[in-house]
Amino acid sequence: MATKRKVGNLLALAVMSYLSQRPMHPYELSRTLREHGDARSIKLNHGSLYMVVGQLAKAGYITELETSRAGQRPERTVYALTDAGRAEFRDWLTELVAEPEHEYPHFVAALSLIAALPPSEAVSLLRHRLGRLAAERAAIRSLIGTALAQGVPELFLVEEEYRLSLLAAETDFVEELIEKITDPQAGWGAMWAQFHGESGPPAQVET
Amino acid sequence: MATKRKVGNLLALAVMSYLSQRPMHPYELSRTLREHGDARSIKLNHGSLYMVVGQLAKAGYITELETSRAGQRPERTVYALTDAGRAEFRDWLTELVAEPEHEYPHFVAALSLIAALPPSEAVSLLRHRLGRLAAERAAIRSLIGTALAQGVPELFLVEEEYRLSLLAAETDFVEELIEKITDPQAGWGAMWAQFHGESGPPAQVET
DNA sequence: GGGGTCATGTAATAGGTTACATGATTCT
DNA sequence: AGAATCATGTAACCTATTACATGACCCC
Repeated sequence: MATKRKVGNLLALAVMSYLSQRPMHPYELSRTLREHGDARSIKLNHGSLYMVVGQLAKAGYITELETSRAGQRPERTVYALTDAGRAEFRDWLTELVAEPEHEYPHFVAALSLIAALPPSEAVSLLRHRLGRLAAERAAIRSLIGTALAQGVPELFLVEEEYRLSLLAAETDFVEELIEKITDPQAGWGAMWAQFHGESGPPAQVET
Repeated sequence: MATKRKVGNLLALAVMSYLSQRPMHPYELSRTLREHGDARSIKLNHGSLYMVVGQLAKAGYITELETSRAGQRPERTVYALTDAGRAEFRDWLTELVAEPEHEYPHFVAALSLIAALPPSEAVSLLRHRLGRLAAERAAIRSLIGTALAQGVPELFLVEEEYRLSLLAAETDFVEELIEKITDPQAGWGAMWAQFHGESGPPAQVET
């Protein structure tokens, strides 16, 4: 399990990645992550970043390089990646690419409990979801399009393309699920509706 | 954002779902969640369950029904869902089904940083991943098969079918990604390898 | 009858998020 | 000049995970 790592937050991976190119101070990391769009892939919030930097320093993966001050701004502590950090970075990234992990997406949880809703309502919620999925896909396509137009190599957009693939698959799945529920012949509506005392949703099913 | 909920942990949703059928005490919830297989969809660990139950009680979504003791075992506190809890449950589940949320799967993070690995290594890791994905798909198919054989209605397996869909999409995506990297004509190998001082011109990035 | 594992829960610790603070720069 | 935003970080508060406790039952 990934919990064996001294620092488990994925933000730490991004930090090490950036520091492997040049030393930076935390705020610069934060800004760069946001600008570079990595914050879409790795949850970033201001407080966590300082926490993670502290953890990395304590673990010996990064080291305080210098503490400069420009004008009267607060001190900026610049950090650099150590050799141990470089090793940890490679090892971790390697594992993340090679080994799928069991995760808990929200929609999986929702599906596991969806039988608690009356089937007709479930169907209308799923239809609503289809609309949202389409919007999200359009947004990502446009994001990719403008990035490509600005000359960003596709290599740096693979994570967005991956998201697109997942969204497409989810869309198909939801459409099929709606079918399965509402099919007048073999649909689950009848059996399902009985849990909830709904009258007859599909063709005609009661008692 | 879902963080506006008084209790944000998805485990709480499962707890409310079970309590909507009959009152239970925490340990019974824990056991039922594991047996029923919901622990594959919603992260469960012992300590968190008691925490969540406490939070739900404080929020007024569940209430302490009785405190019985059988034999000399520790006291078991039985909880029941309140009306507020029933409302919260429906509202939350409704939202989860209807509205996709932005999430941060590990593989997205990995992809966003994959350019930090030399391309030949990335390819071999991705191939390794393909094997793991196949194994996971087989495991889920078998899980579904035995459940169906035992008479579980497909309705209660949709979350596993959803996982299967996602894994299939991911498999396709990874295969295409390998293609894009290794294609001798238009592949990314050349440009990518330059970041890393890898020698391989595009024509032979093969492992 | 001693060693596991089930049943049941509490407490200690670590992790993460939100809120707070404060000088500098820029906008109107 | 006052308002907003940037830049930079600390501290307080919640949440979540791990570790600890302890009596009962079950196996051999």
